Amino acid sequence: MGRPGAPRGQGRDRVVAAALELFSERGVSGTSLQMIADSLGVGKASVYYQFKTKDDIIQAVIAPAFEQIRHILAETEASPAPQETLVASLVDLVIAHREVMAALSYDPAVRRFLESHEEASALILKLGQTLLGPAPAARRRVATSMFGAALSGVGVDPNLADIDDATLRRELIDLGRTLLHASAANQI
Amino acid sequence: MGRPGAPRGQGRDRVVAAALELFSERGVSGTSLQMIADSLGVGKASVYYQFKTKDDIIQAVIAPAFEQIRHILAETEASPAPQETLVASLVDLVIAHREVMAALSYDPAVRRFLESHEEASALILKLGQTLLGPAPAARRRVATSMFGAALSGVGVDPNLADIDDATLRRELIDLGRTLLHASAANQI
DNA sequence: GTCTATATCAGGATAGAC
DNA sequence: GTCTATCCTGATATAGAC
Repeated sequence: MGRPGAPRGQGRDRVVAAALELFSERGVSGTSLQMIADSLGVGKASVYYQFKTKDDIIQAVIAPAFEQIRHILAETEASPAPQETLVASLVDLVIAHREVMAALSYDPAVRRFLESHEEASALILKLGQTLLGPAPAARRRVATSMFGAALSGVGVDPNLADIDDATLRRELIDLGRTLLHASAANQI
Repeated sequence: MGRPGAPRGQGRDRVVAAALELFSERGVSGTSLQMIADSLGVGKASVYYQFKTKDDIIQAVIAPAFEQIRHILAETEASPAPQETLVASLVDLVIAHREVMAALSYDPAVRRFLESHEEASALILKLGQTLLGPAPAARRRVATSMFGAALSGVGVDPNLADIDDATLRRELIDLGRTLLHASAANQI
């Protein structure tokens, strides 16, 4: 079966899609390879044919988001007003990967995974530092932390599921800027 | 050993304290009863002597926070300006139970636990509705969700560990009110 | 590529000795 | 109250047939 050649990553993509859905419902630790296999209607061993370990699946699930983070950072560093544009870029990131954020932001398994992958941790650290700016006061640090948590949180919140992406994006950017401006050293 | 009588809940308290620390480091699902036992220097069965199931331990860990939530709700309902005082009360809650919040807010195991305990879910639902007010617009709903996520998030954030409780409390209340006022229908 | 079967291990939970 | 020993279940992962 399956014509020879052109076996592009269909199998892998199906696994990633199924994993993402289950992760967002039950968390990473709460999702077994058996569940992923069941939701695809295949056996466990077939999943292992596509990915050697569960960590490899996690990596594949979060890869697109991190690709976008890399892009955002490059873009931000070239911007004359980094913090202003970064707020909007981060909101776009959350909107684009709403499910992934909800599923992964606070999962302990993912945190361990990130800690063992230095480049990913470095990316996130850089994001935070850019948002904070140099020598931030306590108020600024609290506001930045609140904004970060809020970004992840709105994805998790099922109460907001009925709000469309455009509206959510607009309000998030606006409220996020309100929050950060209220803590800026050089605010107007 | 151990003199007869006066065996007050010392054993249980030690288990709860150890569990809280491990939960906050590794998440609930990532913490086994073996780990709790090891950190106490006892065997697994000794932990089971104090608590019949792991769920019972979870319940004991979050019980103080929920006790305070009940108190806050009663207080809020008697207040002439519920939303104003609720913001401060919730911040106090987070400050008082900083570790528990960090450990439990987003853990899938805890979410399942809450879903199976209706009164706990009802409490949290009531909190949200009070903060939202009647017939909230999308902006208000997003702001409220952001505030809720931010409350949990600042507990999780290790970057804020060095900020003392009083400062954190002040900034959280102030920034929280900024956020909510920016989305109030009847704002000044 | 998918299956069945299995090895290996860890988790929650219980029984019974001390 | 704590221990050792054990049961049962489910998880990751592998081997080898089809």
